[in-house]
Amino acid sequence: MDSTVATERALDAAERLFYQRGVQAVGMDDIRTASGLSLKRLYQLFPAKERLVEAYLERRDVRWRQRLAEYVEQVDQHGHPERPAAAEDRVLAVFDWLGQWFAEPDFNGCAWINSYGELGATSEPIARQGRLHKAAFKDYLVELVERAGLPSSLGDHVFLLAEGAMVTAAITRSADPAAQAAQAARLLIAACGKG
Amino acid sequence: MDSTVATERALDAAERLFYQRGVQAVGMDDIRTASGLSLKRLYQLFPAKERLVEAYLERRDVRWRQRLAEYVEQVDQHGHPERPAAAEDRVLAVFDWLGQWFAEPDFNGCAWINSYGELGATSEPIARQGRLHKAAFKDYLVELVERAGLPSSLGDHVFLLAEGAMVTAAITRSADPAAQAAQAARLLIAACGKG
DNA sequence: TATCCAGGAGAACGTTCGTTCTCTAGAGTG
DNA sequence: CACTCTAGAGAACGAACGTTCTCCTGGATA
Repeated sequence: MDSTVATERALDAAERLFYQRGVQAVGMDDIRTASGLSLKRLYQLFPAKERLVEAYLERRDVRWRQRLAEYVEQVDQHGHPERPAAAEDRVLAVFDWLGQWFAEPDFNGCAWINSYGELGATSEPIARQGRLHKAAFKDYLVELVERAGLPSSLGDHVFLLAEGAMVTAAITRSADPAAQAAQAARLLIAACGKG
Repeated sequence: MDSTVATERALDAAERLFYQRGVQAVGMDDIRTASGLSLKRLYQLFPAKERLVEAYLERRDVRWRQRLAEYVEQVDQHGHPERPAAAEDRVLAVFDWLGQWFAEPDFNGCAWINSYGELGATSEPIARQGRLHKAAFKDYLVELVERAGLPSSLGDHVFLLAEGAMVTAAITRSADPAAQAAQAARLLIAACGKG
């Protein structure tokens, strides 16, 4: 089997299991069973479990932010062509997307927040993945906000709302926080216009 | 040694170690060393590690919310007696308190969010502690908001900002999110007045 | 003083788990 | 066909850890 497809299968299994059960609750044997790869192959591709966790978070980061960006860009087309205020709608679309994500049956919170809570104090590489992902997500939000002609401090606020919504959706097992955060964001955007 | 003081020592050690390093990174042997209690005594008081974790979260919940409430109530005295709008200041005081907490040298994020990320998928009792704590914290915020004559939906928003600030302060190792969340809360409060 | 027993120190047990090793089969190559 | 190399299956190893057990000390009691 090709090395790249083996890597993909390993990461598929890792993502499914790590995200669902947590990193420490999943053994390399579980990864082997779920991926269909031998332990030998797994350790060829990832010399230690920690590397596999890192790679899982890294690939998920790319995909997660890509899916979000794709959804947000759809707003430009689907949206309201008669109204030119779509730049603000792009910011709000982030919360729509979060709400859909929270409602997925296998939603289990934010992978990076969870991993950070589990291993951030122990593993610097994993803590780093969390920092990188959150920084990238925040940069993206700030970009959306600034493109709408709104002050970049609003980017900080929207980011905090999104993070709070993720954590709360996970702990309460509800998608409501996305709508609540969206409402708060709407108020903050409106306040910018009036301020 | 009295049983109640032994319990307290066990919980002191548990809180220090679990909060700092994470639950799974701390063994019962570490708790024994840090507490000075024998394993026999520890298992008399807490028949399993999970019970100790539960008790740690439970005691921390009481103390955490008590300290917050005490700080918030100080605002009434210290605050601005000439201005009757102190009810809103109580809401904002929450973020001052969070900022001080974030700046503590041993701050390591929210104990319940961390524990939930680590064990929420595995241990229902621990997931429950997270839900209970967050519900109590949110109820408290809603109470503050309503006592200020503000709409209870603002309580949801303030809660999400606080949660987002906690997570972000932990991952970025910075106290800034508290001030950012406070600013957002101020804007939201002002928007209520103007709306 | 003899007896009893709670409690301490820490060894021991059984399991889990990350990682490595062994053995074997099969595919490619002269 | 012989030879070699890769890779799979899974046993094995060593460490960590939750939990229990053993042994012993020291104080309380009759």
